[in-house]
Amino acid sequence: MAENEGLSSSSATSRGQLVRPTITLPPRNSMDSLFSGGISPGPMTLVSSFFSDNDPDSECRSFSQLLAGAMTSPAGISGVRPGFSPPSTAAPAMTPTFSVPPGLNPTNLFDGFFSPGQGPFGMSHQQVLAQLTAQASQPQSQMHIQPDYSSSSAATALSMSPFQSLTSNTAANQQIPPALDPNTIKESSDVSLSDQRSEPASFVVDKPADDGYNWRKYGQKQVKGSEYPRSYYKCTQPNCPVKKKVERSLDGQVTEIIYKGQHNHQPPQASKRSKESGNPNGNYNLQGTYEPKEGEPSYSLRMKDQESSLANDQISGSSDSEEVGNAETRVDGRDIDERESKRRAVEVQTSEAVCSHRTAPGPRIIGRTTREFDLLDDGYRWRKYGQKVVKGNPYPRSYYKCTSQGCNVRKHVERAASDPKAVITTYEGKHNHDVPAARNSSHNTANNSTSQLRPHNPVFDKPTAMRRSDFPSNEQQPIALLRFKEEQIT
DNA sequence: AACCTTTGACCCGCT
DNA sequence: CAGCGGGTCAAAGGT
Repeated sequence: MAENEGLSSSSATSRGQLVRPTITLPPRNSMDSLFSGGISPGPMTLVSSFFSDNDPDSECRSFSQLLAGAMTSPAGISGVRPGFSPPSTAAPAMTPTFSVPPGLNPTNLFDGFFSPGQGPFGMSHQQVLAQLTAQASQPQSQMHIQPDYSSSSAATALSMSPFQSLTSNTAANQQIPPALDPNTIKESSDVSLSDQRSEPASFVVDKPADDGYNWRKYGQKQVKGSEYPRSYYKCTQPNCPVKKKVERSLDGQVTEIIYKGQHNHQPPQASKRSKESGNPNGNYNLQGTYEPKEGEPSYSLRMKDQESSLANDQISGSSDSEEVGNAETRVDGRDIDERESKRRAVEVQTSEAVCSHRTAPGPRIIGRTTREFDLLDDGYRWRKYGQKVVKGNPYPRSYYKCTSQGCNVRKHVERAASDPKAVITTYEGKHNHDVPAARNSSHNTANNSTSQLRPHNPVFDKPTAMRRSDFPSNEQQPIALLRFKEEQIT
């Protein structure tokens, strides 16, 4: 049946073409708020730049708070999509149902972010991905509430669809700054984030579909290999092929959302808002409606508790190379499998932070980047302590420890089986020291994205960013895993 | 009445 | 070819 062709991981591949994420970023002036010091902003810089120190109230924030920040932060919102109604014209349908920070509906956020319907809004999923990536990282340290964003407020964020809130103020044809190589970004949409609070990231949602579109649930299955039931939704718009799968834990936490297809209509709520607002920029797209693309990639977002051994292993920080390897094999192996099967998978892993360095605070980072260049030179000094060949990947994965005394940061470097030039680096832990001076000046290049992930990014590494009197040192906190998955179209 | 969710059954691709 | 498992259908019930 044709309808079945939609969601299977393999069905999206029929065009022999790898869909590359394209990220459109605000012009330089808009990016200035993100990038300081003239550093060529790579994607990690993009992320880490959000960890700025402007907010005196910045604390170790939870991932939910982080998301809340993404919702409310105009800085993060800055210019990705034009034509959005101002916050005051927000969608009335947005009903925050989350138990975490007031005003945040992560599911909405992510639904909005990843709804394939965003296509006609002039913002690709990849762009949204990049935005979310950046957004998500920001509240890690603080939220930027720009004063000129007068309508910006928690209430505003509440009433705005996440997509709106994250993409308003966008110029239509803004281009990526030269230093922000799209080819880099496309390979590096992974960001590692730390969750600094003691509570697990909890996204209890009433509806996973409040992303501006209307959805009808048409099925639910208990998927083998997952403890979470999977729900199937269809867009209720007639003839709209878009579907989404939502996995959630038994307690209602959304663990993964996968969109499939592309809306061939405007979001009902958005259209309504647009008309009501009378905003000349209220067009939700640049071309009006659009033709759904065959083989539209699907995107998923995953927020996973740290039942995974990887999380435990990483957090324990006590695993030897073999243990790490095993853990990584289990989790990364899955990822690798997905990359192999879908060729395009990026992850953002966030963890509850382990605050072991209050005086030199930095987030615990468990992240991953993929680059077509060497990542080893990220400013820190590493000692290789292990290497392992993973099944399905002809290239060995290497394990490195930071050579700084007392620093337990590790990184795992592997080459993607599908693309030997693509390096996947997974960071674990956070540095308790600054970048070795000798190398500090040489890694601020656009090509060195790893440094951008580094907790001690000059922008990021601010005492206020992580200071928190009740900073937990709970190593058993869940890890939230965000996965943005783009399937290959082959 | 319309629309939604629930849920067991069914379809179908894969192994 | 059979079993498995993901995805969908569709009836029943709820709002």
